[in-house]
Amino acid sequence: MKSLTLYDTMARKKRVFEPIDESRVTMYVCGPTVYSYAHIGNARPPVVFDVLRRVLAHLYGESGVVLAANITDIDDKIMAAARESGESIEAVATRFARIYREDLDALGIAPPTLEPKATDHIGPMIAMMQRLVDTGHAYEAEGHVLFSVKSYEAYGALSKRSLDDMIAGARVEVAPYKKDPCDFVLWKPSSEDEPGWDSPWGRGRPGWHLECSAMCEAHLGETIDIHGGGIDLVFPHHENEIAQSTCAHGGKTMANYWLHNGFLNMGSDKMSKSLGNVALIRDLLKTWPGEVLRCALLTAHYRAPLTWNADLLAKTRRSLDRIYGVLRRLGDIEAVAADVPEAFLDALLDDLNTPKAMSELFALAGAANKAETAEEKARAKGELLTAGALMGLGQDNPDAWFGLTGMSEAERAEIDILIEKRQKVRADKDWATADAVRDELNARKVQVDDGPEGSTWRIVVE
RNA sequence: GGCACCGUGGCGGAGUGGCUACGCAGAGGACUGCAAAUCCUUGUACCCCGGUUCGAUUCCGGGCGGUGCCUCCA
Repeated sequence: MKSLTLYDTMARKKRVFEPIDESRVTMYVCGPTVYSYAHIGNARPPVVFDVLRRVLAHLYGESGVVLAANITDIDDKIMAAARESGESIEAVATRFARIYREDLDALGIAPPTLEPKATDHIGPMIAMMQRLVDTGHAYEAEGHVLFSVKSYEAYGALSKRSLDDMIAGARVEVAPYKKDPCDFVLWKPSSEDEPGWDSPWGRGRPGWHLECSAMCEAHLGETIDIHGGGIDLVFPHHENEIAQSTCAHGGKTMANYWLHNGFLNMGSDKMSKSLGNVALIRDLLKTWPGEVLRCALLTAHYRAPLTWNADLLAKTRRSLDRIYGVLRRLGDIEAVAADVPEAFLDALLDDLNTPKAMSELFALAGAANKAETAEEKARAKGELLTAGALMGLGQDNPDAWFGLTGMSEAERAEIDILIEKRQKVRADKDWATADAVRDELNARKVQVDDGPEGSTWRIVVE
């Protein structure tokens, strides 16, 4: 079997991937806090790790890969959103979790194998905290439970920061009950009107970092193969997860490979609500097919920063037109099942080099265009579809892609009549009338493509 | 201030110590009544200055420019 190479943030280099158990490859990706609509930046990790999941499934089998992606459904931001809208916290979390799922569906991202919710795991969190307190890695202070950073020597290994650096660079006022400025909250007390759960340290709610450690342990075990997320999570979130899990598990490694995707920028500015340049997935889907968003997110290597703008989407759309154009042309050809083409697979196996893989995809498309015999076409189509499936591209119905299925029967009939009329006058070499009919079609955004075996048409999108 | 990352042709974006990335856009050609699609061809590309080397966009050092993180952020 070919080997997969992944860039491990902990080692700061590419490493050959070797799972602990080939029959059960485990991957945990930090999911969203569901308090609002997701923006396109939020979609990058799910898309990237969806591709990784497909690659792993190709190598180890569909049932050999377990992906857990959590939903954080208790958090101060959710509480604030609930207060604002007058809904219950549960209602806000449930609603936005559903919306999140719908958005990801549109981007061709299958639901994770497991989707644990924080509020369903309060027990495991308390158990983990108890272990940490018992072993001297955590302490109670004024209703809080805090992790003692000094108790874990390797703290900072992932982000390559020393405690001294962190203290020197601290910009935030330190809570007086902390023994050390870098200690972080595992559990915080809840007031009467705040949601809370009973614990040995009083009624309260969990800190963000603890959730992931506890859920990861509960579903995937003490040591997992791959832990992923956005690069912004390296510090403090993943650093803290490592500290909690490692100390709770007697020093066992939490994850063998740490993967982080680069950030998405909006032009020259960071995407943020205060700048008003947030591109919500929901809004983008009104203009663009989900596959355009997905493909656009994969145009750059996952670790590289990606600048998001309308131009990128338009270009991506044109690129995909090329793939779907081939598939449409081969519409009547039955695809022959094919192995994933080697060059394409090699690109993905090299730390998910999706831009390289896409260039191979275009090479396959070119080959399919040039295929002459029925056998060649059938094989080319098979290869293109098989390769595309690994990235989640080109799997849609080509007619649907070109807008043919999105209109009413009546509209289609009208267009067919015009096409027929034009065919007739073209046969009579009445070019003036033929062009007039074409103008009429163009006005309806219909592009006519004349071929040796008659004309086809498609909807053009600007 | 600390840590990390990046600087490739009009745009996006891979990659490599010497050989076409690729896509979009542009130019020329084939095909076509004309378009479109497709195919073929095409463009002084690798931030600057040193160094290593037979040879550097690719390695090393310095500079300039840009970005991210530094405890709510994918």
